[in-house]
Amino acid sequence: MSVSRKVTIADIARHVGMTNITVSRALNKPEMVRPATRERIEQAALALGYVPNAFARGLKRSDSRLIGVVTASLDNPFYAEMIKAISRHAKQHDYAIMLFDTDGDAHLESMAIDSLLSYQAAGIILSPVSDEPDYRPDYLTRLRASDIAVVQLDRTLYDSGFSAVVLDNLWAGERVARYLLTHAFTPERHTGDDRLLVVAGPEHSRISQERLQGVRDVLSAQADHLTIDVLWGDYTLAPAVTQVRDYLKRHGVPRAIFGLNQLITLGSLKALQEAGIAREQTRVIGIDRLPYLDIFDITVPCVVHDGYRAGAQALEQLLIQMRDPQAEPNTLTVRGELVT
Amino acid sequence: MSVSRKVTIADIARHVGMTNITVSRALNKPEMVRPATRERIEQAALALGYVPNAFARGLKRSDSRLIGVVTASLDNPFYAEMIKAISRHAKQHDYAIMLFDTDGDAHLESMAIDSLLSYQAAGIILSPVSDEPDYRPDYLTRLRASDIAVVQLDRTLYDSGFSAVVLDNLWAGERVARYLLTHAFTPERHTGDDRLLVVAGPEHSRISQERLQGVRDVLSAQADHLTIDVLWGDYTLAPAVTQVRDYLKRHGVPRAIFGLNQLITLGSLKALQEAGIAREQTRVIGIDRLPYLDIFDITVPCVVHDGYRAGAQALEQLLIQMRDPQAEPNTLTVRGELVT
DNA sequence: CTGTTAGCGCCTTCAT
DNA sequence: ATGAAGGCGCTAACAG
Repeated sequence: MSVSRKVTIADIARHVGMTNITVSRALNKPEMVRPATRERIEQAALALGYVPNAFARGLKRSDSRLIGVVTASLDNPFYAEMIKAISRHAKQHDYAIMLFDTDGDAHLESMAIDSLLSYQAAGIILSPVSDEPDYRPDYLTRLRASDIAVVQLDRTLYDSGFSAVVLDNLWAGERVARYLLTHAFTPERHTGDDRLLVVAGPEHSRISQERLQGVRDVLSAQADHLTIDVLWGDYTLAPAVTQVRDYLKRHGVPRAIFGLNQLITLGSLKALQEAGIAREQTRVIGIDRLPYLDIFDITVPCVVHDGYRAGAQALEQLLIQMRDPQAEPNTLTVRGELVT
Repeated sequence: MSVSRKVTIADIARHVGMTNITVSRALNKPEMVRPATRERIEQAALALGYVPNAFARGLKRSDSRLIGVVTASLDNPFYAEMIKAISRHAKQHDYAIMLFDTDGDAHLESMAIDSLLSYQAAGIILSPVSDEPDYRPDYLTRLRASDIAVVQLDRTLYDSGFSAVVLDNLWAGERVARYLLTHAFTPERHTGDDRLLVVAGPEHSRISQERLQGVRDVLSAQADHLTIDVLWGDYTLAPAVTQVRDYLKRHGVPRAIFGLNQLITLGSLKALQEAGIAREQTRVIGIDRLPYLDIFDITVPCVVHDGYRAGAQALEQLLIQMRDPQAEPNTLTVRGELVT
């Protein structure tokens, strides 16, 4: 019936007339204990409602079964997908997940890292609040000094030296640009005012810069009859709406709009809708899938990345680092595909 | 510069020529230590790169700063929203979140609970894999015997006795039915074959039963010229698609289709689209928001529940239970609203 | 305000 | 195959 008082291995030991250590062994290294006694001990453990104390174990042993996940936004479906993958694979290796949603707040991120250090996490999968080069969080020193394995996911810290799983942002930009060349900026449609509007994240965000660079690389050859306007913002919906709304008012409808992530693309579409501009009037293309639109016979071409795969790879890299702390840091790149 | 060896309060104590306990106090109860010494200790802690050991503290103290969240599906946006709320509010009270995505697997759920018991979680927010009355997980006894506070969220266990935050499912069903009476099953449209198709979750799911009951309660008065067909499934997309597809083939297009959650509704719409049935031919209505459709001028009426609020309330209930384990279990109901 | 003592629950020696 | 002793890092409880 088990009382509310905590049951320890000592209780079990008393119950079966053995000592603590035998109980401990029976529960953790069954092969070191005679089957008969093991049996009795297991019975007793069950009967008494024994629950091992993870703190006591963690204090004694060096290896923890905890993996930390630090992310800026649970509600971004792309991140949810990655976390799902991480969680599922971590479980398979008998790790529990400690999740921190930093809400884009650098201070919370720092506290999250400290918590994970406190909890002796075996590894951390980190997607920081910012990937701008001047973001140099103070926890980096502590993290490096510790023996915790770290893998960055999607967003990376400048010059951190940790492993990373990132997207092929340059390629994504290039791919979008090539699509636009054949579907929007074709020579025969040339009007003398061919503007591409790129709605981006923060100006110094590595990811935005790379995606934009990909676009520029491909379109630069057409620079004579094609200009690229860029709106800097963040990776959320609301600013994208207001910025694009404002742009449309000032400069009219561009030939094409490229949204650098899902929420930005949706925001751009929203601004177009509000302005009463039919989607045929301009070509909208984005990065990240806009889910379920096929059900309504709507297609917005986009470069889609496999978040599940990225998450799984991040965990895999983490396991490698955890197994061998000396292993060279590794950067994996996940390439997307254009879905039209 | 801090070495890789763990720094403990003893190291700090040696460094400043004090004893452990003074260091401990300086770091945890600053007011009990002379400002000057406190200052020196804090300096030393920083310099040495001290990181408190959560396990040692947890072992010694009885109170943990951990809250467990157990959910069946991270990728359901409604759950992501609730988890976001929980995470944000937990942080405010200085709790860390340990997240378990059970993937709908009862065994994983049981292991998740055991992990949380091991980690001495202060509380658990639980949304089990099933809310069918014959799901009686084995961990219930252990959970009750422990002193961990538990709040169920959305899905509840039959007769568990724990607090809960649930949706007003009966009301949602009623609301949908009333809408249909004025928009689909009006007397003037009566044709003699007025069928409502309800696409539900598992047959014995409490949530599905309640939502269906709400529909029946309102429509029973019209039973003479109105029949309700029910398709049982689970709460995911794929089965809904195949079931509705099959239904359409066998019985033709019903006057209205009611999807009992987001994915089911989307699945039903998908089946209609595949069958080439225009959305004007039947009235589709659902529970849970279909996000961003307004951007494309598509409206599917639905009863929307505030997941963020539900999550926040669940955490609030949990804090109450944690503060006073004797507090009466409480069931809060979150009512949605019809969005057309 | 600071120190001594002791112990949280478990597991790593080293015996037997 | 089992046991005895000790300690992981931290903090109550009681001194002083």
